[in-house]
Amino acid sequence: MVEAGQTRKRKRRTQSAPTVADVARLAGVSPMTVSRVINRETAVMDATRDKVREAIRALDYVPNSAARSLAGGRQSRIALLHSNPSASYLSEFLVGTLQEAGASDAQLVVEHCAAPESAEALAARLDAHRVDAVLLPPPLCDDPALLAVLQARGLPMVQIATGRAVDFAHAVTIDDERAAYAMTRHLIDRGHERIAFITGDTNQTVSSLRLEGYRRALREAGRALAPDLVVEGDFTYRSGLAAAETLLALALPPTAIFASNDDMAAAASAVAHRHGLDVPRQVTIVGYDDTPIATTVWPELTTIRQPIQDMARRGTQLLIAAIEAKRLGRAASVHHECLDFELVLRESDGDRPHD
Amino acid sequence: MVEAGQTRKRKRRTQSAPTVADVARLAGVSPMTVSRVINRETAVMDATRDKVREAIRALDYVPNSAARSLAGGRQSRIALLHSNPSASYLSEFLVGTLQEAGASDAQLVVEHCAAPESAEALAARLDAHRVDAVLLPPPLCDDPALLAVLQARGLPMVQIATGRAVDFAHAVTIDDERAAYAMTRHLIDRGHERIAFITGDTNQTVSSLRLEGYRRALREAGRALAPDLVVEGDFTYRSGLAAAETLLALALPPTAIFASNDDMAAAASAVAHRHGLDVPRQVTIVGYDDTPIATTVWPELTTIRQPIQDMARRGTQLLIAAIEAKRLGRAASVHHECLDFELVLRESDGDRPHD
DNA sequence: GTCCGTGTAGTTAGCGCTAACATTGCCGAC
DNA sequence: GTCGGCAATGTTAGCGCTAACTACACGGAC
Repeated sequence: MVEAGQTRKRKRRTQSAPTVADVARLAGVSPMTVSRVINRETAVMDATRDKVREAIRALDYVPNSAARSLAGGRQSRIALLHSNPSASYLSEFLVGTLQEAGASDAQLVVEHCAAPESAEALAARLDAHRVDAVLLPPPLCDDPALLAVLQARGLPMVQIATGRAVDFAHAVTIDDERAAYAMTRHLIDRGHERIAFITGDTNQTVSSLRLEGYRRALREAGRALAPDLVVEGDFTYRSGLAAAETLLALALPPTAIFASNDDMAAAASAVAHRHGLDVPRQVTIVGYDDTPIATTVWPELTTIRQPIQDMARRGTQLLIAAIEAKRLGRAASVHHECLDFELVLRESDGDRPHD
Repeated sequence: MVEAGQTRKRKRRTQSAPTVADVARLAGVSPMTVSRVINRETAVMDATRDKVREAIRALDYVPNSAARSLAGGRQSRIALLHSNPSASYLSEFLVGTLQEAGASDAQLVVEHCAAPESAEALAARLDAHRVDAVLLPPPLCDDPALLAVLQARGLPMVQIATGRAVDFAHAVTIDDERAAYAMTRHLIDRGHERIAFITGDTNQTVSSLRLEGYRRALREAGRALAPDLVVEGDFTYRSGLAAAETLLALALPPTAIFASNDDMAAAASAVAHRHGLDVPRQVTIVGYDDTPIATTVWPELTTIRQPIQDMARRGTQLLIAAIEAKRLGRAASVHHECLDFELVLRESDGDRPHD
């Protein structure tokens, strides 16, 4: 049997999706030009660029990301460190991060940080994974030991939703003080006189910002700050239960309760019902964060929505840019960004009841 | 000018992490042998393997995943399709999937399925992303149109926690009937006579399985099935509120309420409190799923834990295997696996109250 | 001994892309 | 003109790894 002559060996390449070479052939240019078009480089004539774009569309070409990161010498691995048990926060966060990471074909590694672990041990785990940068959602974003260790390793990092942005890390936040101010202002505008506040865990930096926003709104409205209307909570449902009991047992109970998160607001709502009070007809209850529990309980909670996905996306972008800058030896300038919150009006707030 | 001979050009390679070549040099073998050790191939002598392992450890070598998937011609992209608004489910799921995908350097794309979108439109989106296989958490895993379209495209897929596994898809489930049976059995063992059941959304396949488990337990215990003790819900908090009101308004109210998910159990708990009933002293309330709300509300709910992360991990494994099999032209056998659930005892269940 | 089979290793040639350099053509400056 | 400079494109050589082949040693069958 004689060989067919042609296809003597041609190794591998059985599957075949279109490659740059295919596109180049169809467009009548070199593969390099195709690459330039894909990477939006400038030195390509408009006519050429259009031809290539056309060919890409015709072949339904999608670049091979493995080849890109191999050839380009850039493959970034971003770690998402979390200790936060709030699953809803995490999933929003993950979705945002994955979108952005997918677009820049960066790899994401999710690492859970148990409390007792030393920051050094954690950093060692990151090294083992060859991590290039780190995403820090709350409350980890405020852990000084962790921040220090990461800084010492020269890893770019971004604090998400921190109340205390450090100067060596990127940060993407919302303005918690202003958000709490806006919510309190909203309650004032609905006619409420006695507005109570349930604080968050005093160890988290955002807690004091939220309290401060509440205070400023009252101050600016010329209201007295009744100390008995500010009760300490720690972000748990249970603490919300206790705080609401305290508030509703007052001789002159509040007509509105602003809880520093939705879990505590949900608890307050449960306590109000237990006291035979209708929400919002007899007492207004509002929360913060817009976690799933806000729409689970009835009545659904009026609350502050943080753009978690957007924050995650933006944080990831910053990290990818930082990795690139570092690779090029450029000094990375640190960005602190503040995104907009949203006041979400649902069913749990109403006008001040007529006495 | 004569060339210096040696370092004439040597392009690129500035960064340098250790490569197979470095390991090979140190171990005194060829790069191919190193590759064999990494990929656990058999044709390597133990002595050689140990040398290579030693060198890997010494250099702290980590294979370059981009190069691996490029050279190996295998790069899998797995889509996670979700319509489920339950963020907590999603985040557990994502963490499990990411772990497994990271280990096999598969890429994960998360696609949200809005309800009105046609299955075809969705499949087109998958094509655009060059997706190789699809993960289907509930309730999408039971969408016949979607399943059909994916099957037509020949995409491997896995139904997670479905109540109705189809024969052309992999499936990873828990035994909902048996779990509901176990929970009901537990309530019987605590002495309860009048055990109520709040059903889930009747459109989801798991709902009837859970009801069936409840029924079987009562039957086997020789109890009558009181029809007034089974109330329809639809998995929402609000439906749980209504169902619990109905149940507690009965002339002979139940001493235990088994809700088909935690949201409804939390609602039932709120209603019980509103009725001045202590949980669990006067009425026992148990849920299902072990979502975060189970540990948020007080008292914390006794519930059934599904191993969501494990299911996601296993499902991902099955898909990666299926993609590999397909690539090799082997017919993929379909796997249906059933993982263990766990009965999580917390604070919301107690013995039958003494009349 | 020759032969073949088998188990262990090494060689070669890409996977699909892009960095770095090379080339071409065109324009204005001298 | 011719030369430098620039802008648009092409060429070459890998990125780090592994598929597919080759090479060789050993060992038993004939």
